[in-house]
Amino acid sequence: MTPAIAPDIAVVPRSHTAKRLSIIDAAACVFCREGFAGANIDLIAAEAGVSRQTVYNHHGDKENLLVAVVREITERINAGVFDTLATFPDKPVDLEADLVAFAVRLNQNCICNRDGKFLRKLLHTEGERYPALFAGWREDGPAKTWAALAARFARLAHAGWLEIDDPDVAARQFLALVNADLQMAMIFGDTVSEEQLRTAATNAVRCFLRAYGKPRPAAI
Amino acid sequence: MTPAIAPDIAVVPRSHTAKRLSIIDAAACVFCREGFAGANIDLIAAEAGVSRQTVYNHHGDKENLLVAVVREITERINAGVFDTLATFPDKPVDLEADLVAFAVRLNQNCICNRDGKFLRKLLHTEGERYPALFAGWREDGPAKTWAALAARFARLAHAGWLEIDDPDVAARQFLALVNADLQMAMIFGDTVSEEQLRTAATNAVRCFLRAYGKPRPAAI
DNA sequence: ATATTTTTAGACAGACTTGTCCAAATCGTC
DNA sequence: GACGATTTGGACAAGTCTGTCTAAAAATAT
Repeated sequence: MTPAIAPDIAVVPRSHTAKRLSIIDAAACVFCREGFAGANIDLIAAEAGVSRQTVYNHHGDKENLLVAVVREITERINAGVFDTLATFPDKPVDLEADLVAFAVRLNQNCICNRDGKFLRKLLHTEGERYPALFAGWREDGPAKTWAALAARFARLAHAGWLEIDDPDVAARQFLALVNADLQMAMIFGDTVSEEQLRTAATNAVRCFLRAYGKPRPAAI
Repeated sequence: MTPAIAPDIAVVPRSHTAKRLSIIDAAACVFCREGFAGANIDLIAAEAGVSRQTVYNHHGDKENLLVAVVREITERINAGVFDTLATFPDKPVDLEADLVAFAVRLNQNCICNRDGKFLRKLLHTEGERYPALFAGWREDGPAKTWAALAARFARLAHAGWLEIDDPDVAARQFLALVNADLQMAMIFGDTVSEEQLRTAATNAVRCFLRAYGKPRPAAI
């Protein structure tokens, strides 16, 4: 009879790639908590449930590990943004309600989630020192996000739902408004309740529609 | 005849308090560049033009130095915000132009300047780890700023310039809009041109007034 | 000019990290 | 079950950093 194993310290055997992921996740967490200089490889290894040597085997170097972390996080974020953008209400029924729901999804899947927090923190702590690290993201991330969102708004305007001069500006403003009420909570890592998320999105969309909504939706 | 001294390495004798300030400024700079863990006391001393021992004489401890830095910066920022808030266009002539000018001042004096950058960086790098450090600022800073700005907007609304349901929400949205176009530049420490500042402010105010401006200014 | 305080430069111990090396243990595969 | 690859734990050198201590130099006040 095999001895029982305490479930929370259970040594689950994991594959090579699973360990790679686990290391990157732990590293992201520790880098964000302690900053690059303050991050301790022993701690990362422990948090990943792996020996220190394994960390070095996989990524070779602390700086290299940071590169891997940034690559992984930005890829995940880009994917999340892409997926969420695909749920934009192109053919809205109730424009306000649909945009609110979209804004909530945006916050949940791209900004308030684990990866969003990581990227934000890494950007602020290392963005200025290692601009090259984020150069790729800067081109593939915000620029394309803004353009994509601007295109959606432009289409809504063309369909008579909105009245917009500059869709690019409107897109950036939409995103800024959506985050207006959450900034403080996110800086201090407070957990944001579903309720707060909805209120923030509602406030944002109401303001956005007051500014850019047509007085009456276009008649079909 | 006293020998000439190269002006940029000139050893300017400075008072006790001047050195205290110089140390805090250098520490703020280094803490922001390198993060708390990565900051090197020797480097801070060198950047302050002071021996390392003097740093220890004044502030005793690295952590203590961080506390002093945060206190100094938050005090300066609060003062700057207060001063700028006092220039709010309470009796506007051209509401759009006046609000744009106010937004530009806000960005220049509170957000894009040296102290604004320092506070932002310190908040993001150490805010989650030392929440107590910023607890005081959190109460005296954003909360009061929002309330004060909200009161101004409420007065403008009462005077017939604006149509606002919730002045607090509107105040936060105004600030969010004002920063919408500058976020990326600030993260990467890019210098923001006067031009960019004006455009950002103009975009923000136009959107804000589309949302909350009265169709026609109140007749006198 | 003298006495007191502050500042400086350098040495120093103690602690901590990174990255390497290695032999034993473990895992996955045939 | 046997083989090769991966992982582990621990030891290790080299370097960095903090914070203290000292005696000499400089600045300030009297």
